Amino acid sequence: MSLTVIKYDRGMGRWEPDARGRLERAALELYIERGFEQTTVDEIAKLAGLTERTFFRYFADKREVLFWGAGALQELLVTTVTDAADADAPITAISAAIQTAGALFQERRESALLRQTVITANPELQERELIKLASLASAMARALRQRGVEEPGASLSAEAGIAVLKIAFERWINENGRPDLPQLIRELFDQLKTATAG
Amino acid sequence: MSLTVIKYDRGMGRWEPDARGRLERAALELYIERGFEQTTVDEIAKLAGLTERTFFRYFADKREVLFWGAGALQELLVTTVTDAADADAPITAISAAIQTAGALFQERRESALLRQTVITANPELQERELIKLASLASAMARALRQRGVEEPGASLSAEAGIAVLKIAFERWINENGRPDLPQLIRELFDQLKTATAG
DNA sequence: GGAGCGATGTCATTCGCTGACATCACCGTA
DNA sequence: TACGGTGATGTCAGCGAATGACATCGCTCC
Repeated sequence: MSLTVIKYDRGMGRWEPDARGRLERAALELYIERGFEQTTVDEIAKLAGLTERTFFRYFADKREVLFWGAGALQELLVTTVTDAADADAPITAISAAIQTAGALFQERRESALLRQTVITANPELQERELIKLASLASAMARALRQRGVEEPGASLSAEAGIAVLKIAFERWINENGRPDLPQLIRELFDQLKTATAG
Repeated sequence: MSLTVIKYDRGMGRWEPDARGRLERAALELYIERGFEQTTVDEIAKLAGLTERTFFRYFADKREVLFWGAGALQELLVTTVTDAADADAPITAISAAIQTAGALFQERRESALLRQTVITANPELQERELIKLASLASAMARALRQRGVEEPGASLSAEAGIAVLKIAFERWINENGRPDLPQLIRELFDQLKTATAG
C-alpha cells in the first residue's frame, strides 16, 4: 500500500541531515506495509540509511518512534488548561484543552488515520498509547492543581477528559461522514454530564 | 525483603502439582526482591523447579504473570453490571460493579499492595495494567449495551467507572488510614457528578 | 593542520520469546 | 502385565530487541 513515497532510501549515509525524521518516516512506512511485528529495527535503519544502533540513540525502543509527538501534545494541553479563565470550572478548562487537541488531529487527519491504523493493529502499540494518554491526564491534573483545584476533582476532571478524547477520536476515525472533531468532543462532554448525573 | 516464604525451591521437579501457582509465586517473590527488570525468566523458572520454556507455556510473557487474575475480575464486573436492576441508570450499574471490585481488593489488601508496589516501580508493568483496565472498560460497556444502553453513554459510563477505580485505588494504597475502599469509590462517583456538572 | 567534539558505526552480549522435537510420568486397556 | 496413548515438561536452536564499550568519521575552531 506504500502511501508514503520515500525519496531518501538510497545513497543516503551518515551525515545526511534529519536522521530522526528519516527514521520516523521509514518506520511508519514499514509498519504500514508489513505490520509492526513483521518489521525489524534493522530494516528501518537500513531504509533510512543508518544502523540499528543509531535508531536506538534517537528512540528508546521500537514503539516510541510512533509516539514522539506526544511531548508537544502534552505541552499544548497543559498550556490550554493553564490559560483557561480562572472563572471557568475545571471541567471547562479540560474541555477546552481536549477540543484544542481535537482540532490538531483534525488538521492532520490523513496522518492521524494512518498512525491509528498501525496502532489499532497491534496490542503492544496500544499499551504504549494508553500510557501516553495516562501521562497526558496526570499532566492536566497537575496543571489544574496549580490553578488551585483540589483533589480529587483535578484528577477526576482530567481522567474524564481523556476518556472523552479516546471515545471521540475512535468515532471520528470510524465515521466516514467525518464530523467535526472538536464539536464531537463538546457533545461528548455534554453526554458525560448527563451520564454521570445518574 | 523476602516477604513470601517459598518452600518449594529444592527437590521440586517435573510433575509436582500446581506448576502455574509455583511460577506465579516465584515470580512475585523475585520481582519484589530484585525488581522486575533485574529478574530473569530463567531465574523464576529455576526457583519454581521448572524451565524457562515451561514458564512461557503458562504465561504469554514475563509481565502477564502479574495480571493473570484480570480475567476473573472482568467476569465479576460484567456479571455485576448485567445483574443490576433494569431500573437503575447505567452509571449506577457501573458504580455497583466498581464497588464490588473494590471490596475484592479490600479482602486481599496485603497482596494487592505488594503487587501494586511492583507495578508502580516499572513502566512496562504500568502499560500492561492500563491495557487490562481498558479491557475492563470495554467489557463493561459491552454489558451495558446488551442491557439496551446506547452509545456513547455506555462507553462514557464505563470509562468513567475505570477512572474512578484508578483514582480510588491509588488513594486507598497511599493512605495509611486505610479508608473503606467501596465507600471511597461511592464518594468519588459523587464527586465526579459534581465535577462534570460544570 | 591538528585538537576537540558530536554523530555514527562496529562488535559483542544479554535476554525475551518461539518453533521443533524428544522425553517423561501416568492412565486405560488388551 | 505389558503396551500404547496423552498431556506436561525438557532440550535445543534461533531470531530479534536492546545495551555497553570502543572505534571512526566529518566538521569547526584555533
